Amino acid sequence: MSSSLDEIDLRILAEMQSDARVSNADLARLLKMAPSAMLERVKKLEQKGVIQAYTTRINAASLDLRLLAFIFVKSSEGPGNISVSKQLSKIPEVLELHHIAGEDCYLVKVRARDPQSLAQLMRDKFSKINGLLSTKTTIVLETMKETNLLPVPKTL
Amino acid sequence: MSSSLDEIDLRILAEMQSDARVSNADLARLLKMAPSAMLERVKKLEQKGVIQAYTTRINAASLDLRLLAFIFVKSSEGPGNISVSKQLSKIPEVLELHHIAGEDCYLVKVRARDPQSLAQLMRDKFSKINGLLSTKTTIVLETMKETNLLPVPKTL
DNA sequence: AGAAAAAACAGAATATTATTCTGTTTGAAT
DNA sequence: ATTCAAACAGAATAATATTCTGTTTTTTCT
Repeated sequence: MSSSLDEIDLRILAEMQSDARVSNADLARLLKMAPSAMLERVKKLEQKGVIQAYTTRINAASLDLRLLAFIFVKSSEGPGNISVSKQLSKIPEVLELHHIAGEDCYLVKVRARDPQSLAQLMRDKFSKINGLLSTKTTIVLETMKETNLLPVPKTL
Repeated sequence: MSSSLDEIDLRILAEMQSDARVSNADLARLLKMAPSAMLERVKKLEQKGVIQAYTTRINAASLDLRLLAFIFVKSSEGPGNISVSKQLSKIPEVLELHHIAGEDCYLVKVRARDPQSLAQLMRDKFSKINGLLSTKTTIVLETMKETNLLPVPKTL
């Protein structure tokens, strides 16, 4: 069960990654296949979990989320204990949560309206989490690049 | 020109954010509008730049990108000089590039196949960048949450 | 290698949708 | 109140999604 992707799959992924709303018919024309065959492939990519979701990227400023920050969180948890991370991941403003190497530490990506909102978020939510020892916040001044578009190779 | 979003817009955004491939007809039914009216709104949201892109989230492991890292990059650039960041942002493996407060420092999010690939990437690309002083790499052991879904309020 | 099984595909049919157009309603500003 | 513009609904048609059937290709197992 190599479940590996052939070149056609990779071209499909490359195309859909940058335009999730491309029509099945257009995709089929692009790769010179029948729409039915194309649909089969796409469905299979979804089933296999290669395609995880179709999402719309929204301008954060238009939702009044102008502050981006990365927060290093230290927890008192031993290995295997994931209570802190479970609670952190439930917070909607927490967009990313990574367990990082080095210390007993998480790296958290957060969006909020402004510095005040972030402070409030940390007072209201972060501080309430048991086992959370300390935080170190890094404010983003300017984002030069922000994408989730993975580099798709021609072959694997 | 407030260009502000009403409740219908927000519901559209909330829906499309988590399912970019929802049909215009379904959206119209959901919000009890005519498809033509729905289409007008969506087009307008695209024009205004509220909707920035429709993307497909792909399982990174299936593209053999199993390593995620955050790299703090120090540059010798004075304010206003953006040569280092311009070169960094061109690297496909660099998914995010933020100018952060504190030091003359960027925070870079990178995906690569494995530690070796990352080392190679840094040798081949990062080291070649003039004005790049030093890097401090943080390896992600495990990602608990990774989304670009913004919290959409009921009103603004 | 050769047969059997499975997967991938094409073509056609139909249900659904996207898109455009026209005219109406709504809302805001004068 | 009147005018203007934006938002909307309804209908028409062009395009698409989806399903089905049968064929080709690929894989698997002996």
